[in-house]
Amino acid sequence: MIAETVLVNGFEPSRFVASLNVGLVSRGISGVLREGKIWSVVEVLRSVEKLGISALGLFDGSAIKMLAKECRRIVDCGEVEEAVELMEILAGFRFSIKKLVEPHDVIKICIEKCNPEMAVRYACILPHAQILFCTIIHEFGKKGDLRSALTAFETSKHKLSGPNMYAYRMMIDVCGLCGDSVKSRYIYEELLSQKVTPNIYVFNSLMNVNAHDLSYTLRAYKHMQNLGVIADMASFNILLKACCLAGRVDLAQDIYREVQHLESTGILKLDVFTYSTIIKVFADAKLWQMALKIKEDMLSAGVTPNTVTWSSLISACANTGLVEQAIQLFEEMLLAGCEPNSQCCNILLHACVEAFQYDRAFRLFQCWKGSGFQGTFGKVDNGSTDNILHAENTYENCSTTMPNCRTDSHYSSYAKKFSFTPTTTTYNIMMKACGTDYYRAKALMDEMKTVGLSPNHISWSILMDICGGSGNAEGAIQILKTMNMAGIKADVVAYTTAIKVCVESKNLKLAFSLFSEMKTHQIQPNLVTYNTLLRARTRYGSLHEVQQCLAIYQDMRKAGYVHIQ
DNA sequence: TTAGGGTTAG
Repeated sequence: MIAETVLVNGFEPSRFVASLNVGLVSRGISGVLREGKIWSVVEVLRSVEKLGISALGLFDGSAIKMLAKECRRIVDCGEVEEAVELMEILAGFRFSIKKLVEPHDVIKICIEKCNPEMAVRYACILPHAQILFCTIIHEFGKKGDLRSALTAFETSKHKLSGPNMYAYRMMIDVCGLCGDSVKSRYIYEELLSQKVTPNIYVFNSLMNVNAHDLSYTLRAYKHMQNLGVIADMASFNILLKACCLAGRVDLAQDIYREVQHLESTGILKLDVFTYSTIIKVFADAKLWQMALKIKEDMLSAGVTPNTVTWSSLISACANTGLVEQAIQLFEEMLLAGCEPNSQCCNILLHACVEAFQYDRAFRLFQCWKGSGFQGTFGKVDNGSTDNILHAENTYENCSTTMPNCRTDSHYSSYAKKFSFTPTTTTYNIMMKACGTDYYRAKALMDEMKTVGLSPNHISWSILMDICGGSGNAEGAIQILKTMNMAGIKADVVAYTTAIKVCVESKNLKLAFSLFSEMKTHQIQPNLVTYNTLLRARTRYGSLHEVQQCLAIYQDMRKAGYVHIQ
């Protein structure tokens, strides 16, 4: 028991070596570990290594288990610096770190504790450190912590011999994720200043993150061509996205023709992203027929539309107010065996709401939820008989649960079930479908909570609008306060809605007070806010009100807006 | 490793 005594009561290398017996020492180490004295063990290991004895050789199976348990305990305590330091030392003793603790757990804790330096230091003792650097940068980005992501990026650069394209690309993506596209440009320029030619992934990420700025994206694309980096399908798809965001149908068409040409020469193969994006270009421009033409193009090219493609096609019709066509496309999607998701269902529901077909929206919603709906079809608000999805094309989930929903055996093979999970957006759309029925909208908001969803600032704005629209201005203002109390910060739309309600109820005093309140909360009014306030100017009675109106005009011009009415 | 679809105010 000499080793145990040595380890517990103090350490003298000469006595230790003289009595060295691996079995005994291992038991001794276990004993010390049991007491949680891991740093004493480290001290012993350092000393024996100095004597030319392998530290690893002193551990038997049970001692290793003890060591792993103690490491785990330190990691669980969240003491990242201690954990990383210990792992570095143990790795130096050639212990398999991966077997002691799950590497991702340590990195996870470093990320939770916002310690990018420690995360990178830890990654360095593991194999595939470069891939882990990217994971660390990405994880910080997902948290919206751009600062830590950048620190991890900078720290990782020192550990690498040359610029790593994976890390650069990831850092650019994270800038986009955190809403700082300008920063992504600096990252890219840093590569250029090192006379490094970025690869296609770096260029694609840069263009994607800056897609909202068409001229920048096009400049990046030109530069990429000048450097001889060959554009791939993703590059073109991103260019199409940039055109879509800028509303540049003409340019998008040029690109579409160009890629079609490249496809005919066998250089590229247009994919489902290409077709879906160009469909969205036309959908946004209300060119639904052009969108449908693209569907034909893709089918003849042998590319199968997916949920996103169908969604874009449906919104092409929805944006033009063509509810019937939208529903027909939805039906066609089901026929093609493509299962709609919540987003796709929301587009259709929204199409109904935009066309004031509230009843139809509710019928679809109830049917998809699979609760007590008496049929998918029936009369819409205007009183005419209307097939939502023609009676024989009904879904099985409706027909099986609802006796009045007829199923035609001819169609039952394709009318398969699809699961429908309403989201907050779904409920928001349905709240809009309540028109001016405040209590119905309020009930939907309560239902939202019971199904585990949280109303967002949009839900509250809609509720406020409905309340005001039903003639209850005071109630609407109360909702603005309630949303703040519920922890949802009122944004420019919420305030503008409240101001609108005040203006409509001729309470100009309150409208002006809300306007100054939003400014004290650092919420910048926009053109809609100004116009809403100024819309009331014909009602200004007192000199004070006219003065306030003039002040609003000045304020608006200072903010760079021009009043158009 | 990259790219696409949904909701609020005048």
